[in-house]
Amino acid sequence: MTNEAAKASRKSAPKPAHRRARARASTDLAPSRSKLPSNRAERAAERRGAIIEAAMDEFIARGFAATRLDDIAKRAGVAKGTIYLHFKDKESMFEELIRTAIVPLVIRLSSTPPAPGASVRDMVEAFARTFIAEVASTRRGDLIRLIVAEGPRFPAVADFYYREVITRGLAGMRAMIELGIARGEIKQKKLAQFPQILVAPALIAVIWQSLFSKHAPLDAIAMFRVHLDLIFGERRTA
Amino acid sequence: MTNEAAKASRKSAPKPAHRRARARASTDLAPSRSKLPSNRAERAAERRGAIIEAAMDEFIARGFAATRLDDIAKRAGVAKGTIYLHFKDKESMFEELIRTAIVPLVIRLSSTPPAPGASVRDMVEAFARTFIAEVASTRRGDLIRLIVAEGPRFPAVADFYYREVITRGLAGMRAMIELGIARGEIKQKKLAQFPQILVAPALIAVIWQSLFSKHAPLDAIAMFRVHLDLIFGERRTA
Amino acid sequence: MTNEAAKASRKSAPKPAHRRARARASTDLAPSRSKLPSNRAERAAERRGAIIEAAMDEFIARGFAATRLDDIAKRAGVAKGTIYLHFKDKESMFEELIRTAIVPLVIRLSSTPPAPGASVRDMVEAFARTFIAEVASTRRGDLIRLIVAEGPRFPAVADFYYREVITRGLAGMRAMIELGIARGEIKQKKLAQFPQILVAPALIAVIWQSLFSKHAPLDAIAMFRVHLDLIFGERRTA
Amino acid sequence: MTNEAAKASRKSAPKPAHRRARARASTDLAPSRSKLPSNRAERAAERRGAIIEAAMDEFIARGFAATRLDDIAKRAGVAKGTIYLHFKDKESMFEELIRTAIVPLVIRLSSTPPAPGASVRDMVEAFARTFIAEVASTRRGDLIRLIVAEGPRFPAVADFYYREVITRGLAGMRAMIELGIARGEIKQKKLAQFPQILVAPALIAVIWQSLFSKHAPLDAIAMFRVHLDLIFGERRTA
DNA sequence: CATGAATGAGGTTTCATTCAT
DNA sequence: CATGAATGAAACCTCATTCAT
Repeated sequence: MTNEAAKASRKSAPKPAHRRARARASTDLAPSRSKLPSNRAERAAERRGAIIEAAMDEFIARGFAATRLDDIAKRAGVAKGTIYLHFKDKESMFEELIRTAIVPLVIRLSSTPPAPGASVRDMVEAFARTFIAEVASTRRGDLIRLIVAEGPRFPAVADFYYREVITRGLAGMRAMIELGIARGEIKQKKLAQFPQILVAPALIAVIWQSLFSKHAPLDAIAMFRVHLDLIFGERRTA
Repeated sequence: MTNEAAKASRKSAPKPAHRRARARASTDLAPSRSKLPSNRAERAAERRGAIIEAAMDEFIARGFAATRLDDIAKRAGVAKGTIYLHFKDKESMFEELIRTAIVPLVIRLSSTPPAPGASVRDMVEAFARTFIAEVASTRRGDLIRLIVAEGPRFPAVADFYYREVITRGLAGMRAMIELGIARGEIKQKKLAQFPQILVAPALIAVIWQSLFSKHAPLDAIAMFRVHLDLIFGERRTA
Repeated sequence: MTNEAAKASRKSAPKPAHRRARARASTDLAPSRSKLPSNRAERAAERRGAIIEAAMDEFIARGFAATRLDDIAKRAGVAKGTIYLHFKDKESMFEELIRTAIVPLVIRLSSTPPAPGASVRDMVEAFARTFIAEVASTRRGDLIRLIVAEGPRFPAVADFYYREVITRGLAGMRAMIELGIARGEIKQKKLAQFPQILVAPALIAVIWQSLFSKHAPLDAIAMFRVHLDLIFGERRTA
Repeated sequence: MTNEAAKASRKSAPKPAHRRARARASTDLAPSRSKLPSNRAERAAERRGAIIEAAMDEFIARGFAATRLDDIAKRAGVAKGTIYLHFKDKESMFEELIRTAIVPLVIRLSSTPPAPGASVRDMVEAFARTFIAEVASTRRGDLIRLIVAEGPRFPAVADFYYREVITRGLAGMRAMIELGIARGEIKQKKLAQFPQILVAPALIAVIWQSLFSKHAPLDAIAMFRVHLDLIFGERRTA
């Protein structure tokens, strides 16, 4: 008997997209003639997007090695050969994919509005809220688990992730911590040496979500607040 | 073209064992007859052990799907068919394997000597030291990453891990925290609701080790101490 | 050591077909577009046919279990994987195959021209002649032996054969016998209860052909005539 | 999906015999010492018998290629290696087996008591009764089907069967027919040229039993009587 | 550009046969 | 003699990749 669960989910997986909504109606004024090439490029980009979307789902669901290009193609609503018009092979598709997906994630997270008169704690908490809402409980969280899972086998992915996410993220956290220390909100000065501690519960939440949410739910935000209490001192009024 | 990295490491992988005989000095007086079954069983157990050992290495290095039974066999120094004398198929080998490996890990960690007159902080720190030394910086850490990676595809594994490690571990942590609160060492009473926070940096260390140790080393113990300072208050004398 | 005989014949087996193209003169006026699907479908049907043909030969020569898909592929002039584009697996290939092959056999036999003023004996004899010429001494006879051989292991095949061949055939024979009785050509009224008796020598001939033709030839038609003499009475003029 | 029926029956197949009843209590007067070697030979013969018995069952149930020595060993209650003490390999086991099983079958059938004042018809009918009772409705019938199935792949088996069964059987039938002709019981003189006709319905019965008994039962004896009526003329009193 | 039929290397699993115990 | 663990050659089947249409 083979993995029943895997088998079961394999069947239910491909939900072909079949050319999703030719979308926004090209508002440019160019004559209809010139629209053709435009449409071409547009369509190509759309297809590429559909492939990436589909591939993400499949890779998250099965991991790199167990994912079949056939399923990606079906789910994306394209032919198998079409994938090779956009990507060199399965491996570089995976790597490009991660890059493509990470960037908006980083943008999304690093663009938390600074909030003028806020305390550092509020800023960190706002950030955590965003992270938990937008990452931990969505497919983006699985993406992080995917990177943890496949990273060692894809140095390029690990490198990229380290460069784009880890260093930036830790730098941002460190800045926050130092600001907190400067403002007197944070007592523990050594925390600046290990900004990882600040985000540790967030990672825990991501992993818990993927693996154990069906065994026991985890209120990630409540957990994070307790964590912040440790760092900033208990809140006077809760 | 397949995974270049995988290909490269694949070659260096199989280090045949061929640790035959061991022929123990058989000084006992038992009749020669009784030696046969003993040796048989012993050899069988040895082989099974070698297979498990080899499989663990391969699965950690490549993940479930990308691991070849051929390589496991080579590394264990047995023929491919021999694997099937000990395990039903690749999948159940993987699951049994995780079980087999988790148990001693749990035992190792849960048997930290209670240390009579120690403070809770000392106890937690001792535990963390053990964990970091025995898990985070060894192959056992990769095992945890493997479970995180494959868990969603192997519900049996996730279930087992949740039951044997997570619930037990969290219960233990919660007990510690409550003791700390009772003794006045820990101020934050809500921490008992989220024992995950206590171990979060340890998990961070495990993952960092697997993915980013070559990008930047992480002094897990120092990090953990800072974390403990947050929980127990900064140490008077460091 | 494996079956020597099988080994010997195994080598001579694969006679690749490579009957590509056929390139039909395409004199039609249809737009070039419509040719594509037509050619595609045609080619696919051709390939499927070649596989079935090859598989039939191999299965007849070695039986189900001992037949290798590799040999079928070689003989059909296709790659191993191509077989799986047409059939789910070896087993369903076998079953489909039997179905595919039985139908024309039934059609061939059931389409014996009624012959207006003929006696029942003449009709039966004509039928027997057809059967012996078109089945007993051709590969179709081996097909029947194959069904006898594998039937118990493939209930679906036995069911199909019973439904499509046995019941129809016996019904036809019974109708003949009853006509013979009505016309006074056949005396033995109980024969209608066992139409099997009518065809028994034909089956004997099929089996003899497969197994003992090299030990001693069997004049199936002469045998059948003697059998008919038993049923209809000896012929006045021979 | 693989052959469900085959899978199902595979599990239920091996019913270990485990040294069936050391049987008859060696009535010889020799001292207990000499019994040992005697027992040895006896035991060896017993084991060989058990293996043959088990092998027959398995080969009949699955055919040569699909039968596993493992199952034969289990069913016979011996170790796999033991089979190789009695037979060179799977193939020669199969051939020896057929020989071993055919001989008693021939003896059983050729030893029908001559019945002093009986008519030829009575003799033939008695023979048919025996055949149908002892062969067609027992495992021996399946043995014949097995020979039909595997014969082309085992020339040695086909040769042996032709020599030991077919020629003898046909010779016997021919003698009967000639006696019937001489006594005026049989009109059709040409029947002596094709004694196969005499036994054809018996073979039909054997095959029907194996393949279609579950679709529709066949009263082999009644059928045979109708067949005899064709040959000897309808019976005056039924 | 897009397709999807075709390929064939490679992976898992089975099983006849051997041989140390 | 008997055992059954071990072997490793095949067998079935999958799936990344190519390429004619």
